[in-house]
Amino acid sequence: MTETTMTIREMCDMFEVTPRTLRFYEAKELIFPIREGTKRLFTKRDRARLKLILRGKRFGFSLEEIRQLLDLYDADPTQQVQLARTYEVAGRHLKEMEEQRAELDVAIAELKDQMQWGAEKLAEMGARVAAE
Amino acid sequence: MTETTMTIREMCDMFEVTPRTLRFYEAKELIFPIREGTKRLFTKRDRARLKLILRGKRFGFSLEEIRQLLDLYDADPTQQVQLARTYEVAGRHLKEMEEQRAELDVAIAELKDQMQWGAEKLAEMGARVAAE
DNA sequence: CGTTACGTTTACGTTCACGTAAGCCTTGCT
DNA sequence: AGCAAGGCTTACGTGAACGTAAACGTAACG
Repeated sequence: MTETTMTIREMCDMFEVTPRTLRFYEAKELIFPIREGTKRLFTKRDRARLKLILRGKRFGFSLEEIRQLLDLYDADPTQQVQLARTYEVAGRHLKEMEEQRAELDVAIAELKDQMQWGAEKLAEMGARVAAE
Repeated sequence: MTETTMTIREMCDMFEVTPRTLRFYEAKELIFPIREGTKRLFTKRDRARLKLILRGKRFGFSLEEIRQLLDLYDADPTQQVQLARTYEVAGRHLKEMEEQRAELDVAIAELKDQMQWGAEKLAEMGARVAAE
């Protein structure tokens, strides 16, 4: 298996974060880079997790909430009890995200409405709007 | 017109926030309660804005970003230049929100996938999952 | 062999979004 | 008149999520 690891700088460039951020996430046990001597090497798993972390942040989740979600994506499938708990947590998160989606739809519709109204006002005043 | 104003406590009960939060939002010029003597009275406009503020927060926007968005919802329709600028800002926000929705759809799909996988693992182990 | 580039730890600083406590005013009972 | 409830200002405190500076290690390059 191509254990294609990356240095901290490569990670930073790829995800547009600072080294501090990656070290901070490691300290918070969100990612687990391996050590070559003293230096960190980030694995494919770390990249997958980081992607989910950044996504979660955009949705307004805290790092602690994200940590719980992350556990779902590589839960030990042999630990029945732990898996069941994780499954339940995931269910709550799913519900939350679906609610957020519904709310987002409303917000988008309202914003479009507002913009439509604005466009009309501007038209009345004889302005040209890039109406694409 | 029924200028149906509310006290700070009524607002807090209605929106599940603390007085501190409302005063803080006023200081940040997100809402503009009128004063009866020294006390704040919150208008319908304040309620509409607060609703949008809380929604924005759930989407991960900062209060400063939200403030810009809010201006859109009661822009002065006689100020053409200002309206045009606001319209443009709104366009960017709309794009951002649509991107967020797309991302959210992906996240939801992935999470469902993960849960499906988890459910199967649990089934293999002979556990019963509330499959509602 | 010096120095430049890249990485590390440790630790204090900062911004955002409020929480919390102290002290003061009015308003409405009783 | 007394006083409790509710609101106000001022100001310091707090947790999350990093930023930033200092001091050090080491690996490669000219």
